[in-house]
Amino acid sequence: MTPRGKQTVRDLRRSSRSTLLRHLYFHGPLSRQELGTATGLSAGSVSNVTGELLTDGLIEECGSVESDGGRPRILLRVTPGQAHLVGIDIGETQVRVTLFDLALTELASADQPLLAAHDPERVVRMIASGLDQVLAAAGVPAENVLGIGIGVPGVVEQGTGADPGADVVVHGQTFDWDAVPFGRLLREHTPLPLYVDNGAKTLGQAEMWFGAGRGSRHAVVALFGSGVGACVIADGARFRGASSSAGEWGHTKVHVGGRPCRCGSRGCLEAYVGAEALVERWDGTVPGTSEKAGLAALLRAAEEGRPSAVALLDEAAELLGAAIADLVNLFNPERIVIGGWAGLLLGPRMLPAIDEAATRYALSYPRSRTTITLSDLGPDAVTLGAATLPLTHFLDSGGEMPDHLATVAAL
Amino acid sequence: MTPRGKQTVRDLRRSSRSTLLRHLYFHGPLSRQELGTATGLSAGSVSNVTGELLTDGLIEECGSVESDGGRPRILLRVTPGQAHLVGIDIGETQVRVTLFDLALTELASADQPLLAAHDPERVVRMIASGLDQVLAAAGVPAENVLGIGIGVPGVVEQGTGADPGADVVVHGQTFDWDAVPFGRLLREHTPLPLYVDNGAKTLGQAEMWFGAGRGSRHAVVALFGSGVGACVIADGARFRGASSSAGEWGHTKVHVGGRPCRCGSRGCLEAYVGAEALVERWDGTVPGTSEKAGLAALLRAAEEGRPSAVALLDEAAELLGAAIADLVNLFNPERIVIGGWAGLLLGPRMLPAIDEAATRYALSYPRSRTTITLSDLGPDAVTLGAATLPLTHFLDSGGEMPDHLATVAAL
DNA sequence: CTGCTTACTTCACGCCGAGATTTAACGTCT
DNA sequence: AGACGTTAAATCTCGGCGTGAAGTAAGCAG
Repeated sequence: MTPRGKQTVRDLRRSSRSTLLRHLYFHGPLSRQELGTATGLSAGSVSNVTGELLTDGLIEECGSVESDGGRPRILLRVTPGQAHLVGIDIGETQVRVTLFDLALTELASADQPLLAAHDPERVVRMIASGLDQVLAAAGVPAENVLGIGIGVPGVVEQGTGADPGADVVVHGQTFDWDAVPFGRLLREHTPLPLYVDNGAKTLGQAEMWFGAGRGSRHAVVALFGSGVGACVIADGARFRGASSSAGEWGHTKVHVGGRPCRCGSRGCLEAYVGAEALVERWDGTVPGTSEKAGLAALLRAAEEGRPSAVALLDEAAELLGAAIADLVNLFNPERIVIGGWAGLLLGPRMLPAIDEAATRYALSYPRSRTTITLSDLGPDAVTLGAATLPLTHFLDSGGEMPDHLATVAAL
Repeated sequence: MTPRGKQTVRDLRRSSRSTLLRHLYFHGPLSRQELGTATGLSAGSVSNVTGELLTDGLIEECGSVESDGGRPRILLRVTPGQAHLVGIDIGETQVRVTLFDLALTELASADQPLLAAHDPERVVRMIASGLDQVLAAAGVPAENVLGIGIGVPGVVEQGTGADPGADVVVHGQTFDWDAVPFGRLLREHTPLPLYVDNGAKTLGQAEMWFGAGRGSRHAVVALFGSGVGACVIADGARFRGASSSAGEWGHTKVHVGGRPCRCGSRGCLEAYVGAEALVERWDGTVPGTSEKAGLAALLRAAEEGRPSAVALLDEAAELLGAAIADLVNLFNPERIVIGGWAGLLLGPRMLPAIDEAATRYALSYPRSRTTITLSDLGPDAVTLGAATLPLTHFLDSGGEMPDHLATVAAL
């Protein structure tokens, strides 16, 4: 029931390269010595493989440390400027393109406003021009880019062929995108490898790599914005399900048959605690108009003690706690991280109540093994998380440089 | 973020053995020729590895097929009697021990009634005596048993050491088992490898191997009995979460703050649609007394058109549909299988309503990629599913025979 | 009996990681 | 200053792996 593909002896080398590269990436500069004990590879193999990685230019020596009495250890690290990554956030109001080096240091960024029209062709052209801008600004040639990670709204249907990124199809309700062949449109503008996922999921990735999820192998990043979403991490990798749409937490039912939701159903979590819903219930604002200001006003009112605002937030905390309890029962994570812009805003006030409600609603065994924390990442994290998509591929493959010419030829 | 362990060249061989063994196991007798094309291994490697498996006695030749004009193909299959498996179901009312051969054909079975007392020591003694009975009845020596799979009620905390089965701790509310060192107790009676999991999960395994879940890589088996549980299969393997308790679906909230549940919380699915809850709501029966008869009576009443019974079942179908919609949204499976004794009883009547409600409550994209079906396995499937636990280990390891003496020495 | 087709086996090859051995690069002691 | 001890890294040998080519086995048709 768990078939593993056949492996040849070459895969062993790739696995070793990947292990060393990944270890160097995450655990800073290390000597060959330390790498050996940390990864379990013999000293000989470490020497051999690191030598290969050095001649490939993927890693470099950076100083040395004395080792009481003996030959000093030479430290190795991943060469930050050897390759670059692009992360793109297609948000509700803008398209943001950011260029990173391998260490995920931001090199250049380009924002373009996205007003009413969400025409796919237009978005793709904005991506292409943003790409040109950041590459020119940083003076990085396109061949040096490992790949482009993109966070889009809606459900992303992953491709399966030789160039999976180009087969991506996006179904986005908020943009009125119905089966948009997003990968194919993009492929007309760039030969670079494409990695597309839902924006909430890329934000979750950033949270796992650099935020509050760091260090856990099983976690759920709950994203609390206009709507509500989640990114489930199981055993260190994003849980996708059969067609990559797993983790649609916002439409979990908290009151079956209750409040109507924009998804067409009733009683969804999002219809009660999404920022859009909260603001509408607070002051009757029409959906879509300045939610952030409205939510801030709600929070101020609650902090001033206005009973209706306090009651609304208390109810939201209760429901969020119950819905988080469902996540705890179903996914049994080590950690739950609450993020998203609304989460950042309301989290400090609501966390104690959410935590307490989750304890009341969840089963005690899994609840006792989970901690609920707030995100500690800014909103720019979507591009960062998007950039981790090609980076993950790079590390998994043991530092394989994509052959852009072949990609172009494969069109 | 997805570290893979180091691999040596020996692991390659194990992987090849596992691939071939597994393919032979699931796809019946095959020639070396067909094995090669199916697994991707070269003809030379297939010959080499099958030769090894043949001398180990794990596989055997069984006839041949003409191949137009040329040398006939020799068919290979896993030797059914080469090793044996034990599956144990610790149910509410009895302990059932069944001995299987490698092909999971039932060889012998022993039932022992479990009345009021669920004392762990007593249960373990019943297992030991049942084990002796089935081995004696079938004339199989204990050294020939690959391992013992056990389905227990409650949350199972898996061990991590060299003998993980012996470190298993069980938290079972229905049996009043609080952190029972079940593995350690069992280890005092038998040196055989132990594999313990929740009974609902082993039932789910059986459903995936031989039931309605066959052939899908992502599925959720929803079990509908006195309580409600689920077994989540992700990418062909059971989804465990951080501490093996993932899939506790019964305590998902369908009405936050609603009906009190036996878990101490409120609004749980189980408090509305569990057989215990249904029967209680139907005729006020005290929990625990003859639920099966009560549920059958409820079904008869509904089929006779009694409005209160019809309304109760309709409401249950609506809630089940909504809760299944949550599963669809969160796990994005290819298939959802409804099983369990109450599911078998009520399923034929309720499935259309459940299916329709799930469509109303779930997001259309994942819903359109999921089918909801009824289980087609009998209640004896728990022991069968339990036996797949050691079998899975056997196939994964490439047909490694456990060294029982070493296990004994490790005490 | 010869030739043909197909299934399987054997073997040389390149590559792998482990582990032992050798070389390199320091500090220190005489 | 030079020999020595110590530790890090590089090199080398070895058994093992899967591949792919060459060789062998086993049937059938003429």
